[in-house]
Amino acid sequence: MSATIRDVAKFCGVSASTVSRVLNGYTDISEETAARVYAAIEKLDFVPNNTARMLSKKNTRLIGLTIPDIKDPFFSENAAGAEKLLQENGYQIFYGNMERSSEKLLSFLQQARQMRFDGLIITPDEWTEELLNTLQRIHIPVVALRRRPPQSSGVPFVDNDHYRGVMEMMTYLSDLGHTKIAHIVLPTGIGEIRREAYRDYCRIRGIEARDVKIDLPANKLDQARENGYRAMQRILADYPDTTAVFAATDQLAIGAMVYLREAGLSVPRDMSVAGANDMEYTSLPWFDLTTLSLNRAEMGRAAAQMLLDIIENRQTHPENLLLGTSIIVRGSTIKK
Amino acid sequence: MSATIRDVAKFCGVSASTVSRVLNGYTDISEETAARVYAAIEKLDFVPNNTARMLSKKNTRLIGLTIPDIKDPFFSENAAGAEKLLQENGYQIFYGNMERSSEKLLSFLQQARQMRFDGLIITPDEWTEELLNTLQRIHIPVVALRRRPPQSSGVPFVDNDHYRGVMEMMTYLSDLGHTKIAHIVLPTGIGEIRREAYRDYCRIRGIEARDVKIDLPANKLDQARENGYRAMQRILADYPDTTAVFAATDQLAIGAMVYLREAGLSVPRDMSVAGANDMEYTSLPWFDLTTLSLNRAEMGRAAAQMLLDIIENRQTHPENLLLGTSIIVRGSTIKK
DNA sequence: CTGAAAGCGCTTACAG
DNA sequence: CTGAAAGCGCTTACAG
Repeated sequence: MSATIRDVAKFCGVSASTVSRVLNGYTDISEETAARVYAAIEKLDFVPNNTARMLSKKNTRLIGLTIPDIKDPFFSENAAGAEKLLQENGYQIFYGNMERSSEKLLSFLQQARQMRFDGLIITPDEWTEELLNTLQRIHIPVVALRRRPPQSSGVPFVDNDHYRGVMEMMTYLSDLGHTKIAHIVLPTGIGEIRREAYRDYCRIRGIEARDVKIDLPANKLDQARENGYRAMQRILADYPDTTAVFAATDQLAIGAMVYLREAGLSVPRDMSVAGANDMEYTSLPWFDLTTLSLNRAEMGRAAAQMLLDIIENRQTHPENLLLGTSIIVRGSTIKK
Repeated sequence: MSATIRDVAKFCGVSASTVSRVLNGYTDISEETAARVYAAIEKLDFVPNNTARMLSKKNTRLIGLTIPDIKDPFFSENAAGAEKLLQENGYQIFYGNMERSSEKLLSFLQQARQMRFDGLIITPDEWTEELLNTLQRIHIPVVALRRRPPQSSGVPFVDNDHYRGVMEMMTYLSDLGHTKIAHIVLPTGIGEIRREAYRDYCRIRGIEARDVKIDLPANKLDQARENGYRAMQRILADYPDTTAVFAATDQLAIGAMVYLREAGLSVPRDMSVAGANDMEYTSLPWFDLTTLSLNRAEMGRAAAQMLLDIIENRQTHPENLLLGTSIIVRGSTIKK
């Protein structure tokens, strides 16, 4: 029902090959012919069928990008950064909403194979054997974003340098004069990296490590609130002389603040509080939260760049990338 | 490089047609043949090429869904609702991130045409002539979500019944004893509907309409905060005896609360405040905001259902749908 | 229950 | 500068 390349060809008395050539921007075409073809395209309202093109060319210019949880604005900003760079290079992003399910990821990879995506940016919560095998089998260039694959997998990644970021945050708190600094642990892989940095810092500086981990998910606000709340409660019980708390995410920090509020303690007067990830609303005056910021868009962009380098054969095995972080100082932390 | 249907056919000594039939779940196939084919598929690690399938079948089972702003969790929840229903019916969603740009929408529609999407769920901020024309031309079934197209366009939509929702919120505030209720206007199409309902309510009840509109965008928190802040300021200046404020979104309500806080006024003691949209963080104890809730996932689901009805020819011109809202009562509003 | 053939709408060597 | 032909990897009447 819709016009094809042959219709256009017939309409202006050239061959389909010629129409295809002007469509693809070949330069060795007489201006006159090109003009006739463009006119016909206009007249017939011809739009090339991309499914046909994808089949005959051997690429689709489609990149799959997984989003762990579409409702979480954190990942979305990440995605937006990747999308921008990819579109500038003529690729389309195909989003896969994982809803934090590993099955969904596997079926997304299957789909990627069926649709012959040119590349993949993935953010798996866990690197299972099954996942690694599937990745092998589908023969699609892949880059990991914000999740670190096992060394042996050969999958390159882009992540923040969480270790160094935590060191910087701890140094900042130390420099304010705090020596009794507690840490609320995020129960994920990234959380472990952060906890390790925290403990290393404490050891090096000879101060007591007081990290508390509550095994409740911390990705949704209400759960994170509960998690941070209970962690703060335990910190006050176990280490009553604590003067500063570094929570591994802003969400956890907010949960901690809820507890402090109920306990009648004031932030920052009675307790300095810092978080991480720079969630938008934590800049509101009620929180005014000091936080470790991760530059989300930049990460997405970097992952996309790395993937393009592989796809377009500029690199086969790019170096992993650890992006820097920065501390946003606000009012929730003050001198001891 | 990757196995094709012919490879599979050759491998087990049948024709490509037969392999295709078992792939597509035809039942008139001998069990023995089917078993051989499945075995071969396994052996050769064959995955059907979807671009080829899309070309020969006349559909793609791809649905385009636009997201006005990927960083806004509001829309994302909408999308998640639609995605669920669509996937259950064997369709894949192709997301388009519009970043609130009408050009991006136009180019997404162009892409939809090229990729031969089977259907489209769109959320345009404005219904321009150009948009309507493009929609006509691409010949793809379309449903509007949370935006109301002009009657004449023939595009069906799913939206909330904002008018009725506002009436209910105003009734709720009235029933608390408030008669001096101000309204902070959202500067968008939806905002106009809400303002109209507000004014109608005031007229019917014979109370003074005190709606304030600041022409600053209100979709991002920092802008909305500024908008609500200034609106609240003006309300106190122009109508100092106001006892309750209904802001057209939670973001605006938060902005208003920032001003009240600075002005030394306490919520809800000195001023009752209500919002709309039920943003996650407004349930925190610092805000504890009463709000008009919109049931986001349900809207997405309903739009997807409507689209499927059209695509699968159960309906050609479905009725527009106005979904109900509900009021979530929290601590920010009290008896006068 | 199965196969041969034509077709979906493009692209791309190959020739001229 | 342009055309005829083959091919991309499937699906689907048509026949038997």
